[in-house]
Amino acid sequence: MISTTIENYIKAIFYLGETATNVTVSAVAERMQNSPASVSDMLRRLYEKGLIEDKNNITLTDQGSFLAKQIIRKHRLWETFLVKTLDFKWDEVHSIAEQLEHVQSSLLTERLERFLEYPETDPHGDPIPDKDGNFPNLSIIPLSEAEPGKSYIFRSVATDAKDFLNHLDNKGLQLGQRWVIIEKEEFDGSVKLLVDDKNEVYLSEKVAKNLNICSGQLD
Amino acid sequence: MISTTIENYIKAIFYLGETATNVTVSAVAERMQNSPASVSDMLRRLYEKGLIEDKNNITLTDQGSFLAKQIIRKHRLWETFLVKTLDFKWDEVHSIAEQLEHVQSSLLTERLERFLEYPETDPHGDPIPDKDGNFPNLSIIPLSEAEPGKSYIFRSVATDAKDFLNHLDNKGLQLGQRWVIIEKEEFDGSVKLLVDDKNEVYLSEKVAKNLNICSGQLD
DNA sequence: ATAAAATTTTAGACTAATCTAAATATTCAA
DNA sequence: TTGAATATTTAGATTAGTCTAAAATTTTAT
Ligand SMILES: [Mn+2]
Ligand SMILES: [Mn+2]
Ligand SMILES: [Mn+2]
Ligand SMILES: [Mn+2]
Repeated sequence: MISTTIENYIKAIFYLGETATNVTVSAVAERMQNSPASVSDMLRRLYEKGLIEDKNNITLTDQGSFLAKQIIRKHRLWETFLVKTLDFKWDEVHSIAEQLEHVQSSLLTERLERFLEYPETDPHGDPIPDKDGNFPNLSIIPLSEAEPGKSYIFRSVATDAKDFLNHLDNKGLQLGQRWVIIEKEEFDGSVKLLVDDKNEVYLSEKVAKNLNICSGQLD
Repeated sequence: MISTTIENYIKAIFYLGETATNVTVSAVAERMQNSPASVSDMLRRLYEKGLIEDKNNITLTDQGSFLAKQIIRKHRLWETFLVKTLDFKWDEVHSIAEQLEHVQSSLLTERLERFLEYPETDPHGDPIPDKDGNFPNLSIIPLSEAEPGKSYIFRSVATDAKDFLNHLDNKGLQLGQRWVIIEKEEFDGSVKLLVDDKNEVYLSEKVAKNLNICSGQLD
């Protein structure tokens, strides 16, 4: 009934809806790497299937939103499996999870979740929704909004693009580390950190915007 | 490049090639639950892609055969994972594995195989080929060819259809059991067994043809 | 307020995979 | 060996998903 293609569109619209104020045809086209013409055409089909509210206002219906969260749930559970159980590295799992997220069996998803002992986050620190679509609240902020002098825990990355994750690996940055903000440059947004009381690391604003931290203690 | 649809055709042709002398359009159509017209059309595409030798003689090329074995390998490894790791029952795994077998990542397949500790057979006793496509030799025969009075080990089932597996569950039959052939009726091919020196079980020829045994000792 | 720029939709075409109905080809049996 | 039955292929159509090019609409800037 719902194709893999449609699932990918719904997921794209969900992610865009989280950040952008209003989701546009061209933004979906950009994200899906398709032409705006194809997207326009697809939106008609999504509307006919009751997955988006309206053709002008690209917003997911409850049904569409639930579907998106199920796919994200599967994606993140599989990523966790790949890293925790099969010893993949965090930069290797995204494209495989893109395939596994479309496997349809709610029993499989629940058994996988149980096997992994109900993880709250995936290898990139992203929250894993439960089977009703509820996300755990992680109260994170982007590093770019951190206050100088304060101490934080590195919680998640905003994207799991391979080259970005490799860049973090090269800088020695890992989820769970304690980061003290040494200084923040106003004119370019760059940040200087002390990582685990040991190494100093400089980060550009571009990177800092994609790193999420929380002020709490380690788990 | 190679679609899920094509993978399913190649797998069907491989299985038919194992049993039937010559594979026919109508046999493929029957197995795929498609019309002969669709199959005829698809065979042209398979030939163009170098997956079958000829349009008249439906035989897989080396490339096609290797592809088939890779898909079967993945199917059986995933079935093993579902039963051994996620506690599924043997009659629940086939349809999920039908989806998982199309996930493309040879690294994933190898890591899964390693995690499962290089299993030789899947939950239905079917041999799992290695990454080069070589099957372990299990030297099995159908129960219908067993000799009365002799003792065998129940090694595998020839089909993993859910209703067939449920039938076996109801009779208390499980892989690895020792079966002594008490008698074999010539006129209808039915068989009477002593299972693990405890229970007597009667089986029709239809069932006996789909149960595979070997004469060796337990592993 | 209007023209230019950007965005979106429509029109028309293509591919993969399927179907039914009709035409062909092959096999089998009298 | 020849007509009937069976099997296969072709013809023509359909659906999902994509494209480019052109038309229409909306936004932005002068
Ligand atoms: Mn991912
Ligand atoms: Mn992730
Ligand atoms: Mn199976
Ligand atoms: Mn099996």
